[in-house]
Order: sequence, then C-alpha cells, then structure tokens
Amino acid sequence: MPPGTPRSPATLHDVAREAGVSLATASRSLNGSTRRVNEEYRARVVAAAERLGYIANFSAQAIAKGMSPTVALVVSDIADPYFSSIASGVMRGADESGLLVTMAVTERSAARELGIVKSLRGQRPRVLILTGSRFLDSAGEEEALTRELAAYEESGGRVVVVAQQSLPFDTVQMRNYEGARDLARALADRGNRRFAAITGSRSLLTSADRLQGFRDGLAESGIELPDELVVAGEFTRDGGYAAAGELLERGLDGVDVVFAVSDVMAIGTLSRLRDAGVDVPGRIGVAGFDDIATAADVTPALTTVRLPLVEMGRLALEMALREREDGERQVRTVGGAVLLRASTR
Amino acid sequence: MPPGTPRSPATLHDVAREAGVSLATASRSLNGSTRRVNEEYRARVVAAAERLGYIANFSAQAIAKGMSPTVALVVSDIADPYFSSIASGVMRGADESGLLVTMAVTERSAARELGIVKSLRGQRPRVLILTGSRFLDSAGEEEALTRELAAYEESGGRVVVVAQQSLPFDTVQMRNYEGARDLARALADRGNRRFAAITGSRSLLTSADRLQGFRDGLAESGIELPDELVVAGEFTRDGGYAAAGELLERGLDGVDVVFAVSDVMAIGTLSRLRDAGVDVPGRIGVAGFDDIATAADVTPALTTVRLPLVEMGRLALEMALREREDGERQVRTVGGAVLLRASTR
DNA sequence: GCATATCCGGCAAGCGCTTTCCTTGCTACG
DNA sequence: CGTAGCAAGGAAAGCGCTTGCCGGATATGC
Repeated sequence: MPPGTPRSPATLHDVAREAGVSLATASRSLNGSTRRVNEEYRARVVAAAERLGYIANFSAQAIAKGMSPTVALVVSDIADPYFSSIASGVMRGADESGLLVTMAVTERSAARELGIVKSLRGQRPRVLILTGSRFLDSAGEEEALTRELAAYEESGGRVVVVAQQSLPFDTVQMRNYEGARDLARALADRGNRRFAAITGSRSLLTSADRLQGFRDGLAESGIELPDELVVAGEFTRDGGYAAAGELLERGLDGVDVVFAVSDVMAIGTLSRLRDAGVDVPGRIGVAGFDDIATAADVTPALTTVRLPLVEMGRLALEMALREREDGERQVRTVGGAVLLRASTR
Repeated sequence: MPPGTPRSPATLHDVAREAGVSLATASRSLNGSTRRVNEEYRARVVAAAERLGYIANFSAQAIAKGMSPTVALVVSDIADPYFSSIASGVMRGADESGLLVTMAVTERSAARELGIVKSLRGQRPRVLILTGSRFLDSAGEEEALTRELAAYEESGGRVVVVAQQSLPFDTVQMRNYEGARDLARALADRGNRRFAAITGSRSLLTSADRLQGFRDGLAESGIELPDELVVAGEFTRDGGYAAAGELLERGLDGVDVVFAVSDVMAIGTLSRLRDAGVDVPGRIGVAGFDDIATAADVTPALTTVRLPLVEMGRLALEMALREREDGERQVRTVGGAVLLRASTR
C-alpha cells in the first residue's frame, strides 16, 4: 500500500475480530444496548477498541437506528450576540446529552430558512431548533416551512421554535410585549415624557410585538409615540446606526428616550448618537431589549430588558428531548426583567 | 396504521419505484454522478422526488461514500465574538460549498478539546477546523490531540487549525507578535510612556505572543513593561474585568495605557475602569487586540489591532477544501492593522 | 430428574445509499 | 452486412452498524 493511501479507521468489525467475538457482541459492549453482555467479553471488546482507536461511525449508527444523534440548530446570524448566546445554551445542553450540534445560518431570509430546513432534514436529526423571528409578510414561505416541519415531526423528529409564537410547534416564547410595556412604564415613571423608537422591519414579529408593548406601556401614562418618530431599519447594529441617523435628521428636539427594539440596534443607535456628538443620557436616553453581554459594557451602560438567552437555548433543547406527554404542544414562556442602567435617566 | 406512528420519509427506493426506474438510475439522477442519465428518465425521477418530498439521507450517503459532507468546527466559546465571527466565516463558506457545519465548544479546556475531536471524528467529516489558542503547558493533551488529528488526516480528512502555529497541520495564522509590536510602536509614537498589560493565562500561546510583541515594540523606544504591571486573568470579559481590578489595586499612577491582549478582555477592563470612575482616555488609555464588532461601539471606541476574523474562518475552509498539492503543509498568515481610536491618546 | 424459564453469543437481515459490473440496444466504420 | 465500440439502465454487492431471532448452556420448579 503506497503511503498516503487513506487508511480507513477501524470498524466495529475489526474490533470484533481483534477481540474474538461476534459483531453483535462488540456492538452491544461498546455502543450500549438493552441487553447485557458478560463482563469478561465486554472487557475484551473495550480493550480491543482502545487498542485499535476505534470510534463508532455516527452515520452508520444513524442509518441503522433511523435517526442521528444530532440536533440541528437554525439561527439568523451566528455573529449576532443574541443568537450566539442562545446557541451557546443549546450546545451546552447538547454536550450533556451526548448530541452533536449542526448549525446553519439563514441570514434573515425566509427563503433561505426553508432551504436550510430541507437540507438539514437530510441529516435526520433528532431535534430541530429554529430561532429567529418570523416575518409577517412571508406567508408563502411560512406555510411551506410549516409543512416541512410537520413532515419532519411526522417522521419522528422534534421541532422547537424559539421566540416565534406563530408556528404550531413546541415553543420557547418570550414576553416581548410585556417586557417592552414594563420598560415603557419604568421609563415613564422616571419622568421621561417624549419618546422615539427604532424598530426592525415592520413585518418582523418580534420587533412589532416589542414596539406595540412599548406603545401601550406609554399609553398608560397618557403618552403617545408619534409615528414620525418611529423609524424602521435592519435588525442589526448597522440598521440601528442608520435608523438613528434618520431620526437625527427628523429632529430629536425634546425627545427624552429612544427605544430600540433590540440591544444590537440600540448599540448602533448609541454609536450614531456618539458620532453626532449627542450626549447620552444627558441630552437623550437610549434603551434596548435583550440584555446581550455587551449591553452592560457599553458606555453609558444600556438600559434594557433582560432575557435569559443562554437558558432559553438550553430550555429549547430540554423541551425537545422530553417525551411528549400527550401530543400536546408545549409552550414555555420566559419573562424579561427591566434593567435601568446609565443610558437613561 | 395508528396516527402518530412515525411515517418515515420517502427513500430513494420509493422515488425509484414511483418513477418506474431502478435505484441506480434514481441515484444518478438526483445525487450527481459521473455518469449521465437520459433526460427523459432524469425528469421523471426529479418529478417523482418532488412529489414525494424526497430528501436524501445524508447518513446513508456518508456511509456509502465513506465520508460525510460536513465540516466540523471546534471553538472555545461560541458566545465569544471572536469565535462567533470566525464561525460566521466558516459557515458562510460551508453553505456555498453545500456542506453542513457541526460545531462543538471546548470551554477552553484541552481535555475537552481532545474528547470533542474524538467524538467529532465519529461523524467522518470531510474537514475539521480547530480554533482557539493552544496551551503551552498541556503537552500531554497536545500530543494526544496531534495523534488523533494525524490519524484523522490519514483516513482522508483534512484539518485546518486557526491561530495555533504549534500544531503540524494546515494553519491560518495571525501575526500576533507583529500586530502587538506595531501597536506598541504606534502608542509610543503618540507619546505614551508608561504601560501596563492584561494577559490571558501565561500558558496561552496567543496571549504570550501578543504580550511579547508588545514588550518588544515598547523596547524599541526604550520603554520597559514592568512585570508588576502585567497581570494575568481568564481570557474572557470577566477575566479582563478582574485583572483590571487587580491592576487598580497595585496602583496605576502615571500609567498612560493599559494593553489587554484581546478586545474581550479590553472591554472588561474598560468596564472596570468605568466602575472605578477612572476617565478613559483622560486619565488612562486602553488598547485591545482583534477588533471584534463591538470594539468600535464601546465608548470610548477601542484602540486595537484589526484581524479579519470572518475572512479567517472562510480562508480556513477554503484551505481545507483545496486539493493538497504535494503533501506540503500550508500556512497562510493574516496580518493585523493597528486601529487607533478614542480609547487611547 | 425432567420440563420450563432465563441468559447471552452469534447469525443474518436489514437501514438508505453509491458504485461496480453486467447487459442491452445503438451507432459507427470497414 | 458484420463487428467493434459506446452509451446508459439495472442488478447486486457493499458501506458500518443495530437488532430480531435462534439455540446452547445454565438456573429454577415440581
């Protein structure tokens, strides 16, 4: 055999031969089974496996068992701290359960999301976790996605969606509306009177809910959020930066606080205001939503609504792994805690 | 069949039957092959697949081909923006090449890293990308890891390590030493004279290189970095925060700039100083390394050394996918550009 | 002491694909 | 018109593993 020829890794077959037992016994010894195997054999097999550096071929196991020990995770953008925190929770949980995580990125496109789900299904993962907001206006894709996910569950998989109440599957849901409303109340209580808002695309559910909550919270104090002071941008740092610029052009005189529907956007806003030489919170305050890790580290520290992102990821996985009681859809809701920090007064 | 029975997804077999062709023809039509198949048949197969919602079973393909169309990515911590940026680049590249990404987290433990690599090998991925710094003092694990990786390459896989010059595999390397040296020069040129430093664990290669580069850069201007002003902490935001506290206790009088060996640590430092009421950069400046996304968004904006993180991830994957010319080890080096921002004077 | 139950190896049949090899039906050429 | 050459479909042999079933050996009951 010429050097450089891929020497394939030891197979179970090799191990069985080396240990002088049958394939079946080797399999049962190494990879778990309901059946017990005599300790003496077991030891021999384990030793042989060790000697040969045997590592079970997941694909083969997957195919023999009809399902692979992996969880598929779909996020909008892994570089976004919101998603990377959730992913972190999922991965930690997966590790504890001996599952591999395969991840894919939608780049916030409903079409890509659908394609990704289809291709992930090719893996026959045990669990599929979907995070990232639904769009109000992508009904076509959404229906196709629902069909795809339903078919996947039908074939024995489990899907959990994080933060998208609109899909008929197990859900980890966050109180977007309530959190934003509480934030508005807290801000109003502190004497802030005029507000502006920066939202994601109007069709983004999460964004819309938060905005509505904020609006309603203000309304309780008789405060109105004027439409001309609500500007939409991409649901990213740069989107926040750009939207803040737009707001600046429209004139922010007399506005006490700008509410951005996510921390990432709020941080963009903060930067835009800083670049314009606007003092925060002296001249104007900024508030966000999510409490991503850096929210506490920007200056001034960002007022926001804390979401337990890492735990949400973990929770999603737990729900997926739990035996379903009675075919009922599970919905777990996590709340947000208002965190008043230095970026508002 | 009672409802709720997992109805397994359509197999290639089903498609072949539906289309009235053989398994072989169906396979060749759908999943690519060197052999051509008559257009009429092809169309029939494709139509049948569409009708049945057929999705190829990756595991089965993997097992038949001996290798699965996935790239395994190992990072220290996905919630860390440094890693999530690299991961983002890898995932984008993978998507373009039709590969799935499976990811695992070492939590900065060499032992866990080894375990993870072993378990990932079970997937028989085409590519394995390792990011995260090596440790100087984990020789045992490192040797075992090298053996494991070598065996993996032997069996046809490709490994690329990012930022760890010490492993004998294809490498995307960054100029840690030079970047830090250039930063030191730039800072000294601007008239800064007294420095302190915050590093990761002393045994962390990346950290050590950056510190040494910084030292040597200062030395060119005849400036010394006193040992008592170098404090080590965890390679995280909290580590930076804690280390800065330690530095504060030791007394920072007269120090012009604190250099933290990573932006994440620098941001912790910034927060610690802010909490202590120390004006940055008025009383003291802070500099980091990496240029993670938020570096520009903290206030004051962080002086740092820019590394093209996303591109590094993408590059790593490209290298792995490129045919190896002649068994030679490839090393690609990316440089860092000094970015003087508001956090230093 | 015999029948029955229990334990545990091993055999072999898959799991869903790819790919080699065989076969058939053409085209091309002398 | 005969034969070599080629294109393309199909049969079947795996790929590495799990697991239902069989059967020999040992334990248990009357």
